[in-house]
Amino acid sequence: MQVAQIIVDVPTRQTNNAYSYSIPDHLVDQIEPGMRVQVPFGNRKITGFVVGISDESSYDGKLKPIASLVDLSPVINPELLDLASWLADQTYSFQISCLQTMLPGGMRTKNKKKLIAQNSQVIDQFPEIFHGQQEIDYNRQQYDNATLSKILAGQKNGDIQVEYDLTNHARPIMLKAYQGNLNAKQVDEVRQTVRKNAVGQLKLLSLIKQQPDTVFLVSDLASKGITSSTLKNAEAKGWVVAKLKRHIRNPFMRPAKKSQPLQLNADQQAAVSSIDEAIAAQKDQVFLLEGVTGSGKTEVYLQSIAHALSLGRTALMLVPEITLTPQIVGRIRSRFGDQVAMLHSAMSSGERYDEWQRINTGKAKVVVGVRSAIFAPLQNIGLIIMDEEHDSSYKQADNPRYQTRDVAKWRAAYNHCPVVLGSATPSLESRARAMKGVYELLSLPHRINRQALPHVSIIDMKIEMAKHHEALSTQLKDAIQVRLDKHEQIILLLNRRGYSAFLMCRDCGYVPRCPNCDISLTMHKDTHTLNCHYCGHTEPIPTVCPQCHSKRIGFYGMGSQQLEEQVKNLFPTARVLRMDVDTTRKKGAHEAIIDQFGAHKADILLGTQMIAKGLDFPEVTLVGVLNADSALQFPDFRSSERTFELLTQVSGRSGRADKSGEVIIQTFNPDHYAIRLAKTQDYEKFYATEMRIRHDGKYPPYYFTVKLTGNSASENQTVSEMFGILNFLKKQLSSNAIILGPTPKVITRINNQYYYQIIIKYRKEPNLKAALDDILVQSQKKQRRGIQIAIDNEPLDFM
DNA sequence: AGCACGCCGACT
DNA sequence: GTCGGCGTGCTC
Repeated sequence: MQVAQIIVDVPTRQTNNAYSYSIPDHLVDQIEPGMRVQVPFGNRKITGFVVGISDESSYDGKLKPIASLVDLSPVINPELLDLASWLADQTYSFQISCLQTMLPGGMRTKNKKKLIAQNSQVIDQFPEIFHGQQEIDYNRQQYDNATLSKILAGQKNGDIQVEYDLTNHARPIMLKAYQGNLNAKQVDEVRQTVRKNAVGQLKLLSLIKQQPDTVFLVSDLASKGITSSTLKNAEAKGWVVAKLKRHIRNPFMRPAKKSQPLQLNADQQAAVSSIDEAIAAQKDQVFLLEGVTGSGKTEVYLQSIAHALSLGRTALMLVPEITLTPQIVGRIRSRFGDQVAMLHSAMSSGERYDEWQRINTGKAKVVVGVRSAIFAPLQNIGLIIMDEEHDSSYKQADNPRYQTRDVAKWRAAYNHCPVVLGSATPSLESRARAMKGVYELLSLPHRINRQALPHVSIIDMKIEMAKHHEALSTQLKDAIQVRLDKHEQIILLLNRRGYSAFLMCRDCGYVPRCPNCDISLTMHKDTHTLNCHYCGHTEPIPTVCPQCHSKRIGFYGMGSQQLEEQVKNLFPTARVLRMDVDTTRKKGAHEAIIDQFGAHKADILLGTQMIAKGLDFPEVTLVGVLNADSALQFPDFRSSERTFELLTQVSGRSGRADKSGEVIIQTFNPDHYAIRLAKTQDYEKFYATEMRIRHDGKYPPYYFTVKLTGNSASENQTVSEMFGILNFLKKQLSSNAIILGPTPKVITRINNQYYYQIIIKYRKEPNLKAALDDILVQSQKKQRRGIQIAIDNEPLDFM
């Protein structure tokens, strides 16, 4: 008897292992690992992933049979199946969550499936399946086993395609089309009957004579001057037959112009050669490509990808969430054309689904995408690139809490291919590994056009604030005016953290706080409410202070909305664009703003982090950073690194073309090393300084870290539970391990749940893994009493 | 996640 | 005496 090992879709600790099911006779040899199936579990039917097939089961009890197939072919290939179980182990999460994250969002919704005939012969061949239709609902129950085999066979040889009926808009787009129904001789006969001035009809006839097998889209025909009425007529006369043609969405928005490889400078050439060598040698070497902004990293990527493709292999390129702009995608696509698939969260689930299909079927050879694209079902990968490798969007914030870099290395080892980590400001972890020789360091120290880096000046806001209480310093205001006069562009950056505006009573100091969370409410002018960013609580803006009844209650702090108003007041003639979470929420809005600014339809672009990265605006000659140090206030060991990265990156935004640039950084900590060294763009010195601090503080990369967070509705219970964990850990770990906490999180209460955390810092703790697994198993039992435990391996912050 | 099993309070 | 509260544990 054949037995399938199945991971069931029940995300709990106790069900986090494969269950055995017997394979019913009619499914023997049809079930493969990586397919999803419906299985009886307890007294209901749920979905599961087949992860293995064997002749025997280790389970003593009686096996239930698999009920039905969800997929007719695997949706998780063998590599990703292996990866999922490694990932679950690595991130202390459930196998099912890992498998699920590997599928494009739209496919996770299950149940309804459709069969689509790929050509008319198939429709005729299987009337019992298609009933003359091109597309029919697939419902397992309505077929006997013989029919099912036919479907499976058709699916294997490409006659039949399976589509998931996705609840959102992720369904295939079918466009109306026509195909000729006459042979050449018939066309010639028919042509005699048509009036000489029936241009449309004649055109149609010659088309179907020349390309009898082509299915013409109505829209294409229309552009050739063949109207829908002509087509209707032709259909009635039997010249053509109506068809539906699958339309693959094009998420690229604009067509790509073909481009050629650029001439490389010596440094780029050296980098490309090293990478090419590793690709050819099938070596899973990790390279750290370190290059200042404008040093031509992208061209190195492109030529390395080209090399992988020339060897018949595929390539995966990852970019941070915010950097995946049409600019960069356009550049890649112009080089590699339709071989490129893109995976981005701003795409609709339909677009992502289509792209995923193109990858899974091997049509796309190059994948460009954000974090989750690391799970793209590419085969025979020859190169993995992670651009801006230090970027924090590469770490997933919720389960499975993976670090993309680690997954990339895993896949590289599996595929025997190199990984290229690129950055102007590498993460300390990566740079330290490069120094130790674990990674190979490739450097691009020069800007392509040999252009000097912009002039950076630092404004001490303590002095400014003594003079006046405005967000813009005198120097920055003057500099803006100069650029406006010269008709040049300006970028103003507001550090995301701490940019929100809050309400405060000027008499008694009262600040409205969220009733469910431990933070002050932020004001939203558009809706005229006070909102909590954590739990979504909303309340009206009070006009008198609820505490002392004073009318002197007003706003403090600076949000991007407020900044926009101020800037508009100061420079009434300037055209200002704002880019932040509010203005980019709508699909395509992000691009629209970039396009507008790129076309110089605005003078000032202001916004948060998202304008700092990856954008190339040649006309920008001034970048102002309004609150460079707001990240420094945070009690986090990475805040200096974050600040340095951000400032270095925005500085690179200025003066990339022939005009020289200027950067003005406003700060309350002008002497902080992260700010001082960003001024001179001195990564080396920053690295040395920061490494010393990390060393002394026993932080990464000198120590490994794990963050354990516990939360429950009762503060007492959370604390006592966390102390229990602390004691357990103390017993399990060596005396070299440093265990911090339990401490309340910076925001202790969110949605009436109390959060406490324990940080473990260690160098070598062979027992740690088992201890943490044990804590999770234990916590599962305690969860019923309302406490939840989350483990974050190598967290990005300790907050 | 569901659902059954099982051991203690207020009801026909 | 019983109905049902939800704490606990299992699901191939």
